[in-house]
Amino acid sequence: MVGARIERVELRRPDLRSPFPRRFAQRVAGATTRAVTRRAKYLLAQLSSGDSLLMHLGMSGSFRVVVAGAADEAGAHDHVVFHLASGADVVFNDPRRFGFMDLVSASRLDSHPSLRGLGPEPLSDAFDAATLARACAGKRTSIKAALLDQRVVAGLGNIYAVEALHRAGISPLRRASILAAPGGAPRDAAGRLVAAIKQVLAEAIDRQTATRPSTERFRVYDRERERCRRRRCPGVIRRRTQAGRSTFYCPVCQR
DNA sequence: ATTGAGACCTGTCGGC
DNA sequence: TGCCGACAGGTCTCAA
Repeated sequence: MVGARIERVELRRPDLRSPFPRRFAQRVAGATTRAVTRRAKYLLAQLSSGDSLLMHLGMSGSFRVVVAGAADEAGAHDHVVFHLASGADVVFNDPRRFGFMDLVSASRLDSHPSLRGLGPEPLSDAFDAATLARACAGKRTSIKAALLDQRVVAGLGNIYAVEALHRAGISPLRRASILAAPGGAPRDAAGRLVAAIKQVLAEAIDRQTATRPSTERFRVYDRERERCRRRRCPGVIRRRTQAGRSTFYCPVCQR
């Protein structure tokens, strides 16, 4: 989309997770996309009009690019179509409609409700052990719940939170505040957790470009009652609910 | 203020 | 074979 002019926007329904903003299609039409970036799980398309298109894929959202007028253009759950001047159509599809789009003027981006208060990007240098420890200080909730809190670190979802905790050898049931306790066990938990988060995310991103079978993707997620994949660990993966989401962990090697 | 539970939505899956 | 309920995810809203 970068450099492309958006000639027309087709809204095939009035809302996703929430209604589209007023005159959404009209405000986007005619603009050229200057850049496409990301913040947390949000996509941002900077438009020549001065507005930014703020988008979230929710659970099931996806974009695909098709030749204008192609036979498969209007499928089920195709909710938004960006018709580009180049002759390509960019189609947003989202069966569960947990996705979201908004239009925000550049000056108000930082204060937008969805972006304001977001924690550091996990893959940036700004996300380090000290930062994580500080964010967890005094929290009485579990480490797992803290990792899902986008104010602590932006962009971790349930699966990668669970995977990162396993790699770091930290039980998801522990209180978040132990990460802040200098002498608190386990030793340097914050440092190990930060490293594990970066590793898990980097590998996940790599895997998308390296097309390979989706087997053995996860070490704990969705593996209840299966053997722990850590070397020589005799543990069996358990499942329980935390903050309304499924947590998977090894009771032997995660402490 | 912090925390947790419930709602939203629909494709998929297990059980009957 | 077909139906039905449970479940998954991310984020927001509401209540404790």
